[in-house]
Amino acid sequence: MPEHHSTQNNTPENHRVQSPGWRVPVTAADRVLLEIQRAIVEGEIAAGSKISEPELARRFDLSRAPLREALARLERCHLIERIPNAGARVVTLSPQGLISLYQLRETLEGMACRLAAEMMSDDEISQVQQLLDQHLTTQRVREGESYYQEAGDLDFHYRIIIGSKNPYLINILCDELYFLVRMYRVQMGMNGPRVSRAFDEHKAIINAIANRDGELADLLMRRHIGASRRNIELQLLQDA
Amino acid sequence: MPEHHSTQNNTPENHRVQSPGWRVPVTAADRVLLEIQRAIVEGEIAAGSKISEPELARRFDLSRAPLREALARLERCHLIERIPNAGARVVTLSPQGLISLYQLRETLEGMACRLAAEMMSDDEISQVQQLLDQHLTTQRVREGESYYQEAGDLDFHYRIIIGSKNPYLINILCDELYFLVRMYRVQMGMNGPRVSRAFDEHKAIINAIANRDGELADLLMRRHIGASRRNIELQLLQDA
DNA sequence: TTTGGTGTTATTGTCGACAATATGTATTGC
DNA sequence: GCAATACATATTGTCGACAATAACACCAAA
Repeated sequence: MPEHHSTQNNTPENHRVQSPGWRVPVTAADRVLLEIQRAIVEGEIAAGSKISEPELARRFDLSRAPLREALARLERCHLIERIPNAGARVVTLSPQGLISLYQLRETLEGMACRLAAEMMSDDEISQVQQLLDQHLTTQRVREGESYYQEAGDLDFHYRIIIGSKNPYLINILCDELYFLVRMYRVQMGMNGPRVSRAFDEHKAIINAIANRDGELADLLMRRHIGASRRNIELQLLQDA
Repeated sequence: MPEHHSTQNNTPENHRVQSPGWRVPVTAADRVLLEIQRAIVEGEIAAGSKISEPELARRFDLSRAPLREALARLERCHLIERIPNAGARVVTLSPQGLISLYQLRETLEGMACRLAAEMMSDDEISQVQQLLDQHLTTQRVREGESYYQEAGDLDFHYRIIIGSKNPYLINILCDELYFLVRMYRVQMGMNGPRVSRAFDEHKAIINAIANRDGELADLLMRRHIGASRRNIELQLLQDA
């Protein structure tokens, strides 16, 4: 039996929902992992730059042993790439990489919807609906602050992924792809007019799940992510 | 841009096709990783048993540092589960785990077929067709030896996954799920009458790809894997 | 007998130093 | 002037020992 949810601790600094399985950082490697993850996602450590183990060890004031443990996990979630005996580099963002990543998300989160439609309890579903209404109000208050919008969006997706009850699927989406998706969104400066449309799409998806219509939920989620990809893709082409 | 194929070295002991990206083991951690992977997949290290770092370090005659590196990668491909400050255990095989794993395979390899139908060159496709005919003859000669059959099957799937050209998809299927699938098949003692049917199904799939019919290839692959899952599931229930 | 606490033991996490490998630079030959 | 080689430097991989934590056994009290 696979681990229920995960072994990696990706507790976002802004807590959000205390989701099952997100381990609280206990070891030194855990803590430095969180810090480096944040730094890479937010571009503080530039995309494509070389990772120096001695430098990071000094910067975070610990030995190279826990640091290498953290690097191994960073590689696992595709934030860095390692070459034996040659070191590690932060990944570089590219249109091709974005397309590949979102292709995968479309398929996997579509699958999550299909499974969630038959696995989520009525209670879990109504909690998500409640969450959406809640986000709608707070989002109106914080108009323009894209941060809360992003947190809300990821929260919604997260719930449905968990709702699929498939531990391997959950692991891939929440542990391995989560941070890379965030990195693209943050560094492409996601905001724009998609905010309100996303809420309607979320509503439609959870409604399909509430009606136990897995096929429809799958389709809607694919569209939703596809639209999100085109949105980022646009930004990426404008910058270049 | 993500690594073209992988960073993990999962060169099976019986070489097979020299696939792009499968790194030859260069470091000590690489070598011990391969040995432990084989030992776990073949049940030499029993499923569910506890992993002792000092014991394994003695057994393979190296320090705990490269061993821990190997353990981190074993966790990545779901062969072991680690708990902080408490150690690691080999995964236990269960019907529920098998279903979750194959659900994911159906979706992902279906996606691979859809992408392969538009990404693979005519040359790559004909190579796979050639490979199938080749497997058919060698399989007749080695009737009953399920090992070559398994290698041939995995080879076929491998080619199509690579053909999708999506590095994240390739990484998940070939690096993270590959060994766990093998573990289920080996420890459930896969043989049975599915051998010949699998070849026909493989033929149909590659034909659909050759016709650039991604939808059909997707459907056929899902069926193919679904049948394979039911086959293993049967064995698993018989044993229990 | 069972339960709670305590001490012991073993395992994991972390550290600093050494060895092996790759990167960059200077030098030599053409 | 350019290419290839050899050297110097820095970085990664590995080692053995120590510190921190958890598992286990033992003992005491109810």
